[in-house]
Amino acid sequence: MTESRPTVVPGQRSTRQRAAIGDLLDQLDDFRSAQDIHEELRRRGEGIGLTTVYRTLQALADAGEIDVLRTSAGEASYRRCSDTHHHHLVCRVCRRTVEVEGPAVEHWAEKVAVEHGFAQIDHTVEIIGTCSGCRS
Amino acid sequence: MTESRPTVVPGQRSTRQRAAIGDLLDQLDDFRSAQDIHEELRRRGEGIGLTTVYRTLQALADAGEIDVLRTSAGEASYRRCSDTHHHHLVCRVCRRTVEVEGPAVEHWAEKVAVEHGFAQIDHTVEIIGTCSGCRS
DNA sequence: TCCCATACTGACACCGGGTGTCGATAAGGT
DNA sequence: ACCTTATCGACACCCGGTGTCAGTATGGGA
Ligand SMILES: [Mn+2]
Ligand SMILES: [Mn+2]
Ligand SMILES: [Zn+2]
Ligand SMILES: [Zn+2]
Repeated sequence: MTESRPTVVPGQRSTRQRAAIGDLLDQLDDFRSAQDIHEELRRRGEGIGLTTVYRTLQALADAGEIDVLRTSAGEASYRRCSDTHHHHLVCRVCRRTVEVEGPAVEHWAEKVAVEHGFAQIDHTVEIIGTCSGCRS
Repeated sequence: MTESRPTVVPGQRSTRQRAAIGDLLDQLDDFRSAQDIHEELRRRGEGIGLTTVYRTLQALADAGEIDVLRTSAGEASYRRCSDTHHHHLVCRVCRRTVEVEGPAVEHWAEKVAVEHGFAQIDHTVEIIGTCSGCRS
């Protein structure tokens, strides 16, 4: 179902821009918007267009290589995560992110949906709070 | 914590436009965007501006009178729900919505967050699938 | 019933995240 | 090297939503 990280799709070319985005995502640990990432790359001297960043992040998300989260303002943010199914615990102040698992939740969602006659069930679960460091 | 439905806030005036939106929300049973609601009101002959619909829905949401859901496209959609804490099971085709409860999920979210040192914990849980009627 | 301060309305300009276009560029197979 | 074509990125554009502000209407008081 899930494919390993360095997937090489035929017809896909490896460019300097994509490498730069991939490298940056490896270094970051929290969710960042396309503009954040573009800004950071420019700061580091990478010549790259905002459109390219938008498109590349979206492609990575479509390929399942990175996770997408919508901020309350509706802005998309991205993060390189582990391959296994999980959810996120995010600090509303510093955006520190922890991957969490919850088999009980998975089962509950499935059960509730089936009981109501639903199929092809999907779900979103996100926990937001203020981390210990941000409460000083 | 939660206040009952017909809250009268001092300084708040009851207008024809707000009444129309409130009435429509009572009749609808699924999540609708501001533009959906505006369109439906115009179809019914209500003279009302789109800006007013946007603002009123947002105010109702802020007051906790209606629930907000963000579509995958980032668009906000609204629905009048029950007063108790619940989550939603939504059909991705017809948008049919079922309110569901899950005490186990509430506890799990709280526990996981506390274990990682988080406070002021909030969470979002939504289940999406295809309802029986939409599988014919 | 009339008055009036002011909450509300809504047309319009504007904002900002994101997408379509398309000529220029550069992978990478041969 | 050469050539096909995926990719880039400046730019125009889309669209949901917000700020502005002159005009309107509510509702508490006289
Ligand atoms: Mn899950
Ligand atoms: Mn809950
Ligand atoms: Zn924090
Ligand atoms: Zn359905």
